[in-house]
Amino acid sequence: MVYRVDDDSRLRIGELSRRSGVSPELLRAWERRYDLLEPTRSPGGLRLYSLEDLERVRLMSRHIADGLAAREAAALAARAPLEVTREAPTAAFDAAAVRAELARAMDAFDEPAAQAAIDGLLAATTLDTVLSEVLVPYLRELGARWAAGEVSVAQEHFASNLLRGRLLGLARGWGRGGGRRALLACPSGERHDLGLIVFGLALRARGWRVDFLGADTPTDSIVGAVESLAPALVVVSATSPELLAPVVPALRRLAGRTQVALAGAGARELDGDALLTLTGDPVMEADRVAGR
Amino acid sequence: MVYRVDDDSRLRIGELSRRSGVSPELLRAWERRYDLLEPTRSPGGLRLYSLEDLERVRLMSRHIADGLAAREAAALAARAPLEVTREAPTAAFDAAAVRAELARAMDAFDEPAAQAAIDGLLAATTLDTVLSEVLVPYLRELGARWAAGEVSVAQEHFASNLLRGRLLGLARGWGRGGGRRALLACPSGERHDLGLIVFGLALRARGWRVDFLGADTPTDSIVGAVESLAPALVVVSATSPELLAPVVPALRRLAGRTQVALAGAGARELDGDALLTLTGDPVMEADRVAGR
Amino acid sequence: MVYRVDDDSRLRIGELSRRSGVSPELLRAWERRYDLLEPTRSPGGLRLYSLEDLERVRLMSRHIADGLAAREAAALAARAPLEVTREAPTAAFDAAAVRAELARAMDAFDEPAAQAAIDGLLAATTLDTVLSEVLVPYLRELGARWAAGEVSVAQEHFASNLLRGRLLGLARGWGRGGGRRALLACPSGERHDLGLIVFGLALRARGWRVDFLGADTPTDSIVGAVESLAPALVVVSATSPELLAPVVPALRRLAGRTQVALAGAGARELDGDALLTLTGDPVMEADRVAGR
DNA sequence: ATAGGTTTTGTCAAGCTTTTGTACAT
DNA sequence: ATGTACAAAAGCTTGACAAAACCTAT
Repeated sequence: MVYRVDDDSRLRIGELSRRSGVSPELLRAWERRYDLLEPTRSPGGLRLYSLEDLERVRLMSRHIADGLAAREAAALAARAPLEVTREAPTAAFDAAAVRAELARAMDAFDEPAAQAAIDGLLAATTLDTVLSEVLVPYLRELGARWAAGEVSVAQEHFASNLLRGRLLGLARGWGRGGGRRALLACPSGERHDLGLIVFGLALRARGWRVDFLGADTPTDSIVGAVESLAPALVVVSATSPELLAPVVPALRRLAGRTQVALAGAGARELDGDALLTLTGDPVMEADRVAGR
Repeated sequence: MVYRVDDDSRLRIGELSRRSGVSPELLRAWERRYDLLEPTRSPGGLRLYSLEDLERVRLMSRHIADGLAAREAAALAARAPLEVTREAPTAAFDAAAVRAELARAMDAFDEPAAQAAIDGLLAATTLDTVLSEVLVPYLRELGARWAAGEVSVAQEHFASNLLRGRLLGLARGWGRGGGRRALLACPSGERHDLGLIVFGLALRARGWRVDFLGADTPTDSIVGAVESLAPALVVVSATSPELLAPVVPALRRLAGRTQVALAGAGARELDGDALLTLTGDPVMEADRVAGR
Repeated sequence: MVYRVDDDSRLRIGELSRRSGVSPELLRAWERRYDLLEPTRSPGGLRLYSLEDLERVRLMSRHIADGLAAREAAALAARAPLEVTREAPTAAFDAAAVRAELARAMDAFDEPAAQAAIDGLLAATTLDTVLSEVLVPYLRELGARWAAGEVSVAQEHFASNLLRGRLLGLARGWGRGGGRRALLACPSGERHDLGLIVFGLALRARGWRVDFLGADTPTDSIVGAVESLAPALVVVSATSPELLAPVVPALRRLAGRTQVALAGAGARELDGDALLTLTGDPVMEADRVAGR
């Protein structure tokens, strides 16, 4: 993960040399001959370099490695626009930082950066953590910012679609295998299926088999699928009670044969005598359900 | 090798020669005789070429290779409209192409490129496909090239470790859930565990739960683990029959309590009355085993 | 967990020295030369420091450890905004407790629990801390328990493979970047590569670029890789001197061209005139090496 | 292709200054 | 506690040098 850096640090030539792998003598020679750097000076006359200078030196070294002569490499490096970045020292795993980077990339429609952030996440930690510590909070935040008008519809769409693609990528094959079977769907009119996908992934990680009908599924289709697939669990998710209410009677009738749950923000107010209600963090809810 | 193109790099004649494969003397002769290039000069008089010049030289070489006389080739190359080539955008998903790119990156110790290739793969297709269409063939090929001396041990190690990291990353969480349990190990002396990991991943994708002991596990330990974990399936994998043979008696004794399989190239000749033999593509074998 | 700091506590210079690890003389020198701190005075003239001062000193020390000169470190530390309420550095996680939980999970072949423990760790603290406070001690302990027969080979294998997967996951991208290049390998016959991976991660966090050949690499291959990659540092690690000895002559020949180090328990007894010896905690050793 | 001269570039040395941790005297 | 001293480490400038890479002309 790459963070922007407060370019306050002033390095002396030895440190610049250590970080860049270029000897102090050579650094001075490059300055003298090509004006590659213009370090400020300490009161006593020692050179003080910025982190940008470090990047410049690295760039020059790379050009030399590419076969350019020193002078040409310097000319190129001197006028290149540099973005000072640094590997996070806390590279461990800082959920807030990653979330921020994800938000930045998404807002800027920077798809590669967003994908890279997710790639890095998946490499560094478990799927559960990615989902519950980063993606779910990010989605929540995105919703809030959208409601507050801080995010355009285009940005929201961009982010949703990118994440949907990624999550469905992770989901590939979740309908396979011998575990208990869960059927997931959003009712007619509901198009927010990301939370449901996250829930499905968490369930999958717990050994379940997932059948996903996705957004905007008519009641009849849900019932039909239950009949033909005979899942151990049916989850219907929506963001508002109005969308959920029309489905409830039919679900109640199913509840004899199989476990049925309502999920999402819309499930909050609907009581479930026979129906389970899952309104918390999708991963935690998956844990709860899987543990039964 | 991919070179940066963004720029007005000025190449000296040596570098132009390296990149074009045309000797410096000849380059100068072409300039003198046909005015093929008009390099700028450094303050000291050295020729400085642009990337466009490089393209021009390449074009001329191609024309010569096509049988044209030098003068005609030069005339053609001199007035041809040139586009400075950039890196080709990556194609959607061409298993062979990705495999080739993976091989290139690995051979060059280019970790980021190899990781990116795998990232792209995972985003583009299913894990099963990644494993059986790309990684397994790549590993097979790597082994063959290693045997033929085309790949150094260092390259083979580099590639193995990188892949092991990726595969174990994908494996995170495979020990969780309520599915049937498989215990995977290589016998003493066997250090090739990548095929076994691939098999485990395929099994996991089919809902199984995996306990992985990895390379070089003594017979006693396998038996002990079987006793404490009571798996539904035990798989022992090795590349040669000699390594597998000493374990067979103990495995036969286990075969009453649980399904036991021999896997890998070493399993070929050992028939198993009581023991299953898995010698094919790990993913297909996982399919077979999971289907029982 | 956030604690409010009662900024009433007044530390005398001795106590500040103990808590910060900086000698009283040096603290006074920093005050005089860089105005780093402005302690209040007791009636008798003794300096009285606040907890904020302590943080400032620690920050300065960290900058110095990062390679900055004292004056620049002081400038940075002096104007850094220090939060009055700050994260409790130690209360957030209890290294010993996590280590115990990790050991429990590993012994029980409980993969999800072990993964969760590591996830928690990574979220709670820096990679350096995770490595040096938990994983390295855990590995040491595991080795000791294995030697004492308290842990089966199966358990040891299970734990190693799980950790290897996590560490290599964190290692993703360590071959990228413009930093100085380090080549890491174990000699023929050596299969313990975890310590070396930890070292590589620590080096990476310090801006280096890592090429990893891993366990069981023949001498020729190491030499060949050095020639083609031209690293600034070569590290060869083994658990016993017998495994390391055969490689030493070849390494000595490399030592003219590049820095060469022996690492691991096996390096202890081998003297290195031309060779560096790294036998301590991998993270500390990385610190040392990176600082050269 | 070779010969003979020039440019470029990394490295080194000598002699002097600045910086900084530690020590000592008051 | 203060103030001064000191020595090691790290830098500075100037100048020089030699290997590598290029040049022109034959």
